[in-house]
Amino acid sequence: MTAEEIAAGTPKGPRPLGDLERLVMEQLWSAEAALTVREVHERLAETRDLAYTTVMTVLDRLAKKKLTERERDGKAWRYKAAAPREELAADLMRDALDRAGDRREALVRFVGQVSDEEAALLRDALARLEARDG
Amino acid sequence: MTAEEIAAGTPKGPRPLGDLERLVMEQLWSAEAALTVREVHERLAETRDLAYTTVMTVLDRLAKKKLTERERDGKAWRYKAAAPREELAADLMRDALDRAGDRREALVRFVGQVSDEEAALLRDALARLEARDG
DNA sequence: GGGCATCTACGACGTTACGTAGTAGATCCT
DNA sequence: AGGATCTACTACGTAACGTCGTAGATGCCC
Repeated sequence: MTAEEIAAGTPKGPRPLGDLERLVMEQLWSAEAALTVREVHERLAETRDLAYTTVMTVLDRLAKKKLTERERDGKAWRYKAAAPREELAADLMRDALDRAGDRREALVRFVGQVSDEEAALLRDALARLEARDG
Repeated sequence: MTAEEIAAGTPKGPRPLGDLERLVMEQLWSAEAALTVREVHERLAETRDLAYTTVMTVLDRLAKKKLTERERDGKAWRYKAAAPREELAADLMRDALDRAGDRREALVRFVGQVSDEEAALLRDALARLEARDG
């Protein structure tokens, strides 16, 4: 735990993204390179009518939450996702597991909920892990 | 999807519990039988100084969110958890996985994050699933 | 059966997160 | 220099949550 987390009491895990935050992150995740506010705004304009500054605010908040990183490009900032979408998902899964009481029971219930295909993917992932880490 | 969910747009998955909500749920989960507001209040009083009505409000909100169920006992209500703690955790994990882009990638990252022991528990759970469902 | 204790229903207020946007001032390019 | 563009900051509405009070219903005891 960091000092801030201790001071704040119970360290809160990652929270799920808001709806707009998710839309913005999806643009960053699907982009090749880092995007400016304008570029994200343009891409979102296909489906949503948002003010330029709205997109800017969201990007800014995401940066404060360490979900995006930004670098200067002239007077503008370029934003990119700090982590792949799948990493975020894995973080949320881990966090949920950490809050479960009995991990064995939680994992049993989890695998009972996933589809056959997902179960197969899980087996693959575990097999790969074993091959790599021993 | 229910009609409400369709009307609301993107159906939101289960949200993580708030701090006090979690404390209250933990009392219910660790109790043998359904508890009254007073009983929950008394148990929480060991560590936190809360108004009786605060506990009541939280229990009530949890019931509205279908996280607890209640039955009459004289003029009072008795509350019990609607699902085991581990089921809640599994739901959150499922929800996180649903929001991941590439499930394979998300699961690979997830198993890469868990401890060796948790990975072993996962293998067990999958083996049991295979034995049961074919 | 009247009164006290207890319980619920409902409302209320502060805080924080998020969606949404405007204004003001800095910056860059022509 | 001046317009276009970008950022920083502020702001407002809504919803969730932590927190509690008041008012009225209900049950129990003497």
